[in-house]
Amino acid sequence: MLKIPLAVSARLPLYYEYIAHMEAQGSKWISSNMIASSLGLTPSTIRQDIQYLGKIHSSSFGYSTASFKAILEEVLGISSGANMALVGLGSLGFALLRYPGFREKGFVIRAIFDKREDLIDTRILGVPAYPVGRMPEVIKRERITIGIITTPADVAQQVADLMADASIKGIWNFAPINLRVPPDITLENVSLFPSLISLAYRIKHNSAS
Amino acid sequence: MLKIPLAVSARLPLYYEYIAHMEAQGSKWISSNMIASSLGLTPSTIRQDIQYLGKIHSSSFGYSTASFKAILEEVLGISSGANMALVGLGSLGFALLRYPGFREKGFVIRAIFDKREDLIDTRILGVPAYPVGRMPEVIKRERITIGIITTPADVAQQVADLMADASIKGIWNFAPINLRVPPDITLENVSLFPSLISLAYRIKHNSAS
DNA sequence: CGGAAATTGTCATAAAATTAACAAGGCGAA
DNA sequence: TTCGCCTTGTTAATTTTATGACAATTTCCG
Repeated sequence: MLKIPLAVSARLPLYYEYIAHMEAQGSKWISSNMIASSLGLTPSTIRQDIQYLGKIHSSSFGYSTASFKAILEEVLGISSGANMALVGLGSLGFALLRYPGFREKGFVIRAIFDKREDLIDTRILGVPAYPVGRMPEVIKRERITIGIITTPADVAQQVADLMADASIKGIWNFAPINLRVPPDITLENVSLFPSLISLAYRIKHNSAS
Repeated sequence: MLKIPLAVSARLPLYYEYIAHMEAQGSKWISSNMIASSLGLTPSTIRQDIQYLGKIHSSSFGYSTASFKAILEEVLGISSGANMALVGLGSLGFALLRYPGFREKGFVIRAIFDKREDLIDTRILGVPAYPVGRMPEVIKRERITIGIITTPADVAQQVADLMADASIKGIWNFAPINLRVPPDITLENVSLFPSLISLAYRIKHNSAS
């Protein structure tokens, strides 16, 4: 099978979310037109992207919802889920901890790391908290592959270094800083401020369009 | 001045964040090489992008940090800031409310809307809370241009419709759903689950690269 | 001064991504 | 059946984006 281009792989998770939503509403069939109009793309783009996936059962109604969803779960690695560790239990970290959607899909936060002494050896929403120093040991024992960074920016790089030492596979970074990680670690940044700025910019230029 | 391509405008906020960070560390000059290596791009791309901005003061050290930052603030609309309204005070909404970075840059949350009765007419972190029904009135009075949606997915569309009625300019949507908004309203989605899925996918295929 | 090193600005090329176009096929109604 | 409508799958063309290359410029240092 051909290598999936970057732009395509960025859209696949959006398709998955849309399809999961439509399936929950009872839709048996989904057409490229439906996806396109919902996501603001062209039907052609969706059909083009689908060529990189395996064969999806289709009819004159469109694609089979179940088949499409199953293939995306397979390709995207959703079916296997992942164990995760959360570092930095501020309000954002707590919000992620409370978010039920991740656990439902098999992405489970198994450990919390924070520098606050009073949290150590307690459980927050059922998840045990550890001092940062125990990261390598716990990550190995709990088979954690994804580290979530919700610390302030000034310690995020140190946390990332610790995670690298603990042979984590991927880092989901919410700190507003460009982390430097070794090439065998995959980095995904969630950049809130740039996202807001992008909105402001597009508002400013919308009248022109 | 030429119209800025979409791909370029998506990078400008990242440049801004990087430059603001470097300025805080005292850097007077920033080269395209520095930005490129920090963001994982090529220097050529950065220089190409800069051609769409006004003239930036430069030397053989690179670009003047202050000049570069000022131009980006101008182009991106950061200098003017914005009044914002938060709808849905769950843990994510609370996290955004506590985040200090927005207010520092002039992006200020002026109102909270929530359906919980006990919040109405109180202030949370200094921000007044209103019932959802008062949205049009308050948005107009407070000159609010950006609405932040941190409600559950099943009411997000209704909230977006209310915002549209109140003539809001842009919506910053954190609910995991594809909102339908009129063309004069700019929509920016923050998709946490797709972001996590994208990370999982790239981890899965990293060994191949 | 003079030359090495690093930079920008710009153009030309290459690569990637998007869109358009259309044949082929399924479904349902008349 | 037969027609109209909607669909996918696929190829080709177009558009957009990224990269490479290099002259011109600035700075520093001996």
